Amino acid sequence: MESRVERIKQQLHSASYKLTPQREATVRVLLEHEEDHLSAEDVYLLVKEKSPEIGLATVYRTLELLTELKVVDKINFGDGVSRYDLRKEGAAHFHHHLVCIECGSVDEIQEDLLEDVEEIVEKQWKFKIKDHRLTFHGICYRCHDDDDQNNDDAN
Amino acid sequence: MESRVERIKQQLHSASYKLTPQREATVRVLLEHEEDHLSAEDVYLLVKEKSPEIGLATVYRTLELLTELKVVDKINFGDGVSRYDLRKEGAAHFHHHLVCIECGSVDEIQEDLLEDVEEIVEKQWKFKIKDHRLTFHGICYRCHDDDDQNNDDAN
DNA sequence: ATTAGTGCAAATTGTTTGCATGTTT
DNA sequence: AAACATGCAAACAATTTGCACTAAT
Repeated sequence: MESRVERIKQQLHSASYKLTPQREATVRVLLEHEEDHLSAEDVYLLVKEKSPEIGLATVYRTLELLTELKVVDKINFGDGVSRYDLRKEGAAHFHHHLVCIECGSVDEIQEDLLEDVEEIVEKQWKFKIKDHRLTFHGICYRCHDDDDQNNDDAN
Repeated sequence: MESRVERIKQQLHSASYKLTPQREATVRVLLEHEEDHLSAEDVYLLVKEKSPEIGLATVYRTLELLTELKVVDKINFGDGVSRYDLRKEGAAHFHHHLVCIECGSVDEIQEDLLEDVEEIVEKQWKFKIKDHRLTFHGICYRCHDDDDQNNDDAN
């Protein structure tokens, strides 16, 4: 974990930015919530717990910076807010998402399932792919089981 | 085209909504710009050309309604605005998009390239897929050709 | 008459910006 | 002191809402 911070620090430096205390606090929150899909506001509140002086604008600026450096990906699931998702280290491509329309959960698929599809797209549409976004909307395994077994809170 | 309007009218009726003149004007604009990815504001301005009395709020409400009825899909390419994309009639799944990071163009792929991927996701993640969003970011064939042949405006 | 739908303006929300202040070299 | 970074408040932009009015059954 420390090394993760260290490596992000390198990335910032090589783009001639500094890892200020505020930026570090923000990065740490992102690392501690790697599984989540936090909005800027979410990040702000979490950072504030440990570093109460931080301003929302700084969080926005930091997230923008990290997006630019491809440390995080800015995503949008259709509710009004942008969410920020830490890239797995060394991940060639952005992971996929499963959004449950029942419970709102968002799970991640790390495996790259698009290799074949991308080959087709590159060839047939002559499109040089740099990145992708793939999100499935549906019913997650948790809600699915609920449907079958117990209908406790069905209404 | 007329029949398209007619069928959307049916859909509205069966959900007990009416096809008011404002709604019809909005639907017609969407039909006339099927290839585009219009924002609410875009739609508003286009509708206004023919029906100057219409209000922006009505356009928003109509687009929301059409989204709910799955006549259109609300999409978001990461710039700050929602865009509205008419579903192809009878399309089982939402089409895919190619967003060019050079020229900003957005092309559509109507073919469903995800059948195999979806089978894997449904089986391995026990996730019942209802819909998907797939967008590739990269260089479109137009900008690609530019790179190879003439570097007129390369800087 | 009742209900659904509209237009306008005001309100709300997420995000960005200007600027005076603080920090680091 | 120069350059960069921060916090705050104000500005902004997209979208939503309240409400008086209209249209249609």
